Amino acid sequence: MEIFLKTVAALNDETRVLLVRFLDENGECCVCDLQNSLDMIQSRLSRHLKILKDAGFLRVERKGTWAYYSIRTPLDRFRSEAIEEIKHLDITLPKLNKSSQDEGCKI
Amino acid sequence: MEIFLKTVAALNDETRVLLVRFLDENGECCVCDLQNSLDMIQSRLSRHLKILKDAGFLRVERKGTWAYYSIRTPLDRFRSEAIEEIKHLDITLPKLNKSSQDEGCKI
DNA sequence: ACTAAATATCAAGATATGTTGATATTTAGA
DNA sequence: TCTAAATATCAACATATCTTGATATTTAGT
Repeated sequence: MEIFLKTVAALNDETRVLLVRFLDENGECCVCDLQNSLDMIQSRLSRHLKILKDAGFLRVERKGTWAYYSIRTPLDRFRSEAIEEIKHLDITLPKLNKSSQDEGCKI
Repeated sequence: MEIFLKTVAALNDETRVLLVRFLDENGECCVCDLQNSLDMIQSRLSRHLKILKDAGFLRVERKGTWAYYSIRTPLDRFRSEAIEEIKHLDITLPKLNKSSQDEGCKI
């Protein structure tokens, strides 16, 4: 029950659904990429990314000072279905604004 | 997005997950059956049943003064998967205590 | 129309969750 | 080991959700 509720709670927030959708469409991003692209402050992103990670939806890979987040794979059935559902939501996503690799973070 | 969040929010509560599981295992129940079986007060049950109904998980049928709730069918894919997931949760369910039909509600 | 039973809704308080700005931690490089 | 950049965590406030007891609504029967 606990795990199920944690999984569901992670999906129960518009910001997090947007993050999942954005990462699914754009592949792994570091936090400052997400800051640049989604216009959210860093502490907010960090919080929501942690919740999604702890609920089993995301993985993190440290590369130097950067933390790259991406959709975890493989996912179990229910989480896969949830992502599939999110994929089909009618959301207008901002474009990926990737600055981390080439120029360094601008925030 | 709104509908998805409403669907997910409905699942994001232990009481409601228990209700879904209970109704799935026992079939349609009226509110006082649920009161008798689950030891919850009526206003609490009524609230959660409404949330589950509005989120598309339950249907209601009035029979006289009784309101019989049951899992709605057919369900769309995501809701079906959610119910399937709930079916497999390790929950100890109280037994159904059906008093509405034969003896009238005892609450 | 009146009453009683079942259910629904409301109001108030308690608890949880989200947002933000400030501070702490981590890592790479000088 | 000192600094700077990226990320994580914390504290305070605002908002949302849950619980309960009280009240309102609905329905059947008299």
